[in-house]
Amino acid sequence: MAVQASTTPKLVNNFDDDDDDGPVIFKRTNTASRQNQVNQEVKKQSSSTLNGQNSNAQKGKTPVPSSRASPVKSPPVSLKPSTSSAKVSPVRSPVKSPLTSSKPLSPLYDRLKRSPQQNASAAVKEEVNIIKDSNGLKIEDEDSEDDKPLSARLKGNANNANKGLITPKRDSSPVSKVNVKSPPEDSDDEIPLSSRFPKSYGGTSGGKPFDSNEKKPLANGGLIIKDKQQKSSAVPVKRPLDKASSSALSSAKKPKVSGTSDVKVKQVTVKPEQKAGDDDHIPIAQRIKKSAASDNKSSITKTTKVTKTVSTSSKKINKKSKKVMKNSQYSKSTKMLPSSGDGQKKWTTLVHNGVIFPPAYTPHGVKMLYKGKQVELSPEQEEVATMFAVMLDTDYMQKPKFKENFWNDWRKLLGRNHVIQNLDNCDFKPIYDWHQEQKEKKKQMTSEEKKALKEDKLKQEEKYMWAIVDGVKEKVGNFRVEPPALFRGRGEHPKMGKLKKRILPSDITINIGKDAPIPECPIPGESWKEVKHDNTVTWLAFWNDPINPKEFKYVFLAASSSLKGQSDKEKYEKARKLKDYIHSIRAAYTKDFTAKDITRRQIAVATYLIDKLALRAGNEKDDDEADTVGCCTLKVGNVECIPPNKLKFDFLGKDSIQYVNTVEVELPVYKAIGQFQGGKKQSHDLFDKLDTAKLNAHLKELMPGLTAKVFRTYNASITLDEMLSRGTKQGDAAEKILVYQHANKEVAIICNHQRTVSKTHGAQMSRLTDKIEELKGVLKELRVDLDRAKKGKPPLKDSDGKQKRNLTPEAIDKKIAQTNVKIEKMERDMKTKEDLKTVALGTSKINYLDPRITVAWCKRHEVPIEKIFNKSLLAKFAWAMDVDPEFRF
DNA sequence: CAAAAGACTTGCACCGACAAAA
DNA sequence: TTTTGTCGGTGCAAGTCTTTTG
Repeated sequence: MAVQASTTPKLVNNFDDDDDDGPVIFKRTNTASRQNQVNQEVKKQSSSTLNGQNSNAQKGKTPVPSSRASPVKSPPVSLKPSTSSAKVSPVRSPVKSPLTSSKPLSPLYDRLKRSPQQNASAAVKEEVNIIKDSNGLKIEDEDSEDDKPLSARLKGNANNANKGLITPKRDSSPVSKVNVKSPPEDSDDEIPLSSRFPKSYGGTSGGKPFDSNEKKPLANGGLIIKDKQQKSSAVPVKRPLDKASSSALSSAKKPKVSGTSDVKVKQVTVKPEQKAGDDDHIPIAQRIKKSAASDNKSSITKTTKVTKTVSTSSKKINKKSKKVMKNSQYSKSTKMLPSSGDGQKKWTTLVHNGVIFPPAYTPHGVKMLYKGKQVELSPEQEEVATMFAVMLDTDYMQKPKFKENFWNDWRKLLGRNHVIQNLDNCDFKPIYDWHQEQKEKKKQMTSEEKKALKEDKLKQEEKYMWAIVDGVKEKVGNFRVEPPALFRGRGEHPKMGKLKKRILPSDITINIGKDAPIPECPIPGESWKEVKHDNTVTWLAFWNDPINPKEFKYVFLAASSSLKGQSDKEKYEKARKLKDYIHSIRAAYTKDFTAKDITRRQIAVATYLIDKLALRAGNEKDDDEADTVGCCTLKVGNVECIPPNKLKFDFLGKDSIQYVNTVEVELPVYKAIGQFQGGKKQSHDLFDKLDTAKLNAHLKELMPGLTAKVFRTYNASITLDEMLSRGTKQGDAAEKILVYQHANKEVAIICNHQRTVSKTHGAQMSRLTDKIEELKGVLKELRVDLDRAKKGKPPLKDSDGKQKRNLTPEAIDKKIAQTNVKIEKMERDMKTKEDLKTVALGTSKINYLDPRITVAWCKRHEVPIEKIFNKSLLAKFAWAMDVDPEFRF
């Protein structure tokens, strides 16, 4: 529950404005981008795109509403408006900032189309909680958090500004336009990177999109549908996060100092005033943009909050009860409770059933060929041969490294004297064909058979799916041990193709509560490697990665668990805290762009890049890993200086995803990069005096608990918050959802979240093009008919030679208008589809956007949260559902 | 202090179920 | 009905960052 919801909806009003901005643009062009990926064969497809029209509603499930509102609330309260209004700020212009670059032009962008899909879904889990036990001490509420921050946050104001971060993107276009402006200022710091966004929406709205299909009159009727349902169902009970932690958060160990201090500090220093005047000082960076700021809302708005709480308490019930368990724990727990500080204790009681292993290999007996002749293989040899055969239609087959690694490992199983002496003379086709057949058979099964199979599997796995943590039943994440396979590294991984051997119970270490029964080993005659009772960690089990024996594979609770939810919340709280420090941090690094000490200068420039471009920290990597880089590991050759002050980045980042982006930077940065490159080879480290440890150590001096990745979270969330508050206009839910999607897209672009273009993308596009052409033909015909009708002549025959109905010029006019609208909409849809073909929206939604921003926005604008968050996201973000509608990041 | 260990988050592809379109 | 396209969920690789070791 939590949800409760009620939130009052308020009216919207807001903003209106926006506008402006013009130019900005983001776009990515990527094209080339990912190179490396392997793709696989053809089978899959996927594509995606946004829009789905129809959205939701359908889907089978019923939606649950979650938070949102209950009917009751509805009346908009006026309060809010104030807020909104404030923000709006008229001014703004896009901003760009000096730094920012902007991206190229591509104005095209289009607005996204309609709604997303997401559907309703709803119910989140239900699960249950049941469980018993005591111990729990848990505190309830989660809300706590809000507390503090609020005050703080609000004040801020949001605002404006933007700094411009640059949008990354890849673009090809080198230049970008930037507009620099420098302006006025205010500060803005907080602004997100992109802040700017094109107005597209505006347009859209007006235009209106919708229609497309059927029309549903406004999507939800103007009134939101409230969701009918109860929301409650949704979230289970879970234990509340401990508040303690939240507040404390972060800093693990050393509590004291930092902790406290932080808080205070921030308040003092930062925020408030800064905004106002300070800006100036602000580094250049910030300066930029926007102007104005505006917003404010704060005070007023705030008041509202209250309400929500409720839910939790009720839910809670729980605990106590049940059975088994150990009493002992109780005691313990109790003690701990107080803990707040407990530092690292993650749980008091932990019960689970261990992990489930993949079935033993069953030989199929299909003979592969060697030099055209059938070869006899032992089951072990056949198993590995099959792993390879199954991948015959993937791009890995084009990689010599993959084959070489496979051959080396397989040969060990074959033995030196085996008939098979080399891979080139092997023909795995028979096994491949057999496998395809199996797949086909499976596909052909009737739905009853499939269902039975599924139920069977569920029955076998059920016991492993849940764990009881401090008396609360929680879902386990990955309780299935990874089956043996050939390692599929991404990019040019040196170990691709190696055999990932089967994991046995004797490879697994179990972590469980002291008083909980030790899970029985599922494989007779074997036993766990070790059983630990470490409550300072959250893993339930782990084994060493067969490819990299020094690394581990852990079994954790699912994302919907409170343990994960709690740390997720702490992550966002830390990012929000950065908001209070960002101003001075930017001022500090700007000042250091010209520091005499080279290490200091490198730290400044690296921090700048991490902040502006949302680059990852970039830890050092071993030679036996794919050659990818992050900020600290950028090579001289990854950055090209383009006079007078642009930098072109081109490197392979995480997962070997290419990052290409040309941005305009401040002159001191441009010069510093040139210096760092001086006298080095292309393959040398750009930041030779730096590594992530040094960088993070420095960041921690600026703000307790600050590390490089916090900037990504911060910039992503602040961008969403800003774009939503500036871009949401009055209108129906579908239009608002477009605004959300547009913001989501900008964040994905900033973070460089990509996906491969679906195999059928080209076909889909040409199909759309054909349709548009067809409509254009209709249009032409209508125009002719219109002309004739005006002259009193009957329409021409249609393509089939049949006489068309005689219509009045007015009727034809109307038809023409309708057709035009249809064409425009299709063109918009197409553009959106093209635009998003390489953009992955999910990653940022799952990992970077504070869900409270989304939930609060949904409450404020009466958009059902289910339209934005699917069932698993609702479960994962249960902790954020009762946020105050006025919450601002 | 640097390297190794260890713990946890992030990220893309695949896959299957379910719809929508043909 | 068949095909095409979405979408949620899973799988597991690949990062980040912290803690421990030597």
